[in-house]
Amino acid sequence: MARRKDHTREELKNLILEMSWRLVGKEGPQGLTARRLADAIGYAPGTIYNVFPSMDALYLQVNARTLDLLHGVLASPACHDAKKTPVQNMKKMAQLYRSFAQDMRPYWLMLFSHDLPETREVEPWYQEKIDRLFTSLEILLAPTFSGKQQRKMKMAARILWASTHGLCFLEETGKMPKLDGESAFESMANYLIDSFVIGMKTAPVAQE
Amino acid sequence: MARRKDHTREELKNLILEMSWRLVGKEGPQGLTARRLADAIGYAPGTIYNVFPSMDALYLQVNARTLDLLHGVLASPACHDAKKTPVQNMKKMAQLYRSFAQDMRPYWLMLFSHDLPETREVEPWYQEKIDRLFTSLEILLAPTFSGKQQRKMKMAARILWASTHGLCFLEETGKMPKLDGESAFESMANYLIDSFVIGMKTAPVAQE
DNA sequence: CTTTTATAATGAACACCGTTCATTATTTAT
DNA sequence: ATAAATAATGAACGGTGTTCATTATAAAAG
Repeated sequence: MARRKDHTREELKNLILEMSWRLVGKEGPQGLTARRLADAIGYAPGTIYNVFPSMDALYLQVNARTLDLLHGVLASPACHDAKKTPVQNMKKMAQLYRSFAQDMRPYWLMLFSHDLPETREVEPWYQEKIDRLFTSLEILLAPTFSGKQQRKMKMAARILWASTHGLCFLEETGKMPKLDGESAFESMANYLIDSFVIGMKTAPVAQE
Repeated sequence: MARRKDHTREELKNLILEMSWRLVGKEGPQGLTARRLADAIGYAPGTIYNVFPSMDALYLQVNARTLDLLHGVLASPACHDAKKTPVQNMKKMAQLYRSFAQDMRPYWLMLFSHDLPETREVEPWYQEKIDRLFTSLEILLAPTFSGKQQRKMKMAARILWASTHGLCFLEETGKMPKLDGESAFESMANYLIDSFVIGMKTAPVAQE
């Protein structure tokens, strides 16, 4: 059987990616295996390797899609409201990130599952998708810093991003001690942003 | 063959754990498999299951050991120097965390690899080991807050912890855009701590 | 000093996994 | 109608965690 042409190469690629997405959503990253995937699309396992070089490459494509969705959320007007203060927008952005993590849990967790080939270098196109996310935050911080403080602004953006992610990640994976009965992400994120923004202008930054 | 008594049950348990530790250190979490482990200690794979209920349980024990080591570092006098300011000690603690992450990379990464049975609840004894880490930071923050601000202090500790971890994690896993050529963890951690400490007293905190 | 009982250790077997590649079936070109 | 090209296959390889009837040994009983 060859060139069944049920699907063109491109169609097949999309089909595989779409089914991968569904499998991860339903059963988590563990649910995405070559055999299950082949079964679900009505092809043999080997066929997948005619389209993707490895399952890892496919995982990466799923992650890429997740990053695109996340970027869509963080670049949305919901947290770039000109009528609101930068701090308000930042708080909103933190909430959006947290909501994304909860709503898209298996996809979001997959972004940080690091059992992959270990130390492999991230490819530029993938790094670009990551960098975009930080840009969304830099846009909110830019007005607060002068032109000569670009480096400081970029550092602030990285710090706020990493901090928000840290809060979200530790909480979502049960690695944060409970404070009261409930999750306190929102109040902690708000406290973080308020505090950091107050201090970030007067605090010094080490020279490059 | 039974009751070879080469080792008592306890000895065998220690032997397995010790060898697991070495395997993870040498080849990462992937290197710790039932067969390799059995081979390394001179027993059959089935024997491991007479001592540990599953490989996951063993992974958890390795993580427990890592957490103990980390606690030893963060509770050390190096970052609890009475002659230094709380901020200085906090900065030192952040550096110690980062050094730990680098020096014990495979163990440290394993703490956050979340391919485990997914949503399994963390057992209390394990949660306790996590909570201890936060306590080390609370000790540094305590003098800065009044008795009535205990909740606020605990929130500040969780925020600073999560933020530092976030910085470290994103950087170590290549998910942080490069700022200059080099890693900027130290200067970012310092900037974070300086800024947050400046603002954390005046910034409001949502009521419970 | 047997003989029985209890049990520690085994390792083949099961159902999975990612991946390879010679083979096959089908389409396209001659 | 034949030949060349190629899409799809699926058995096979070497791995994984886990189970459990079997076996070999140590302890207890006779």
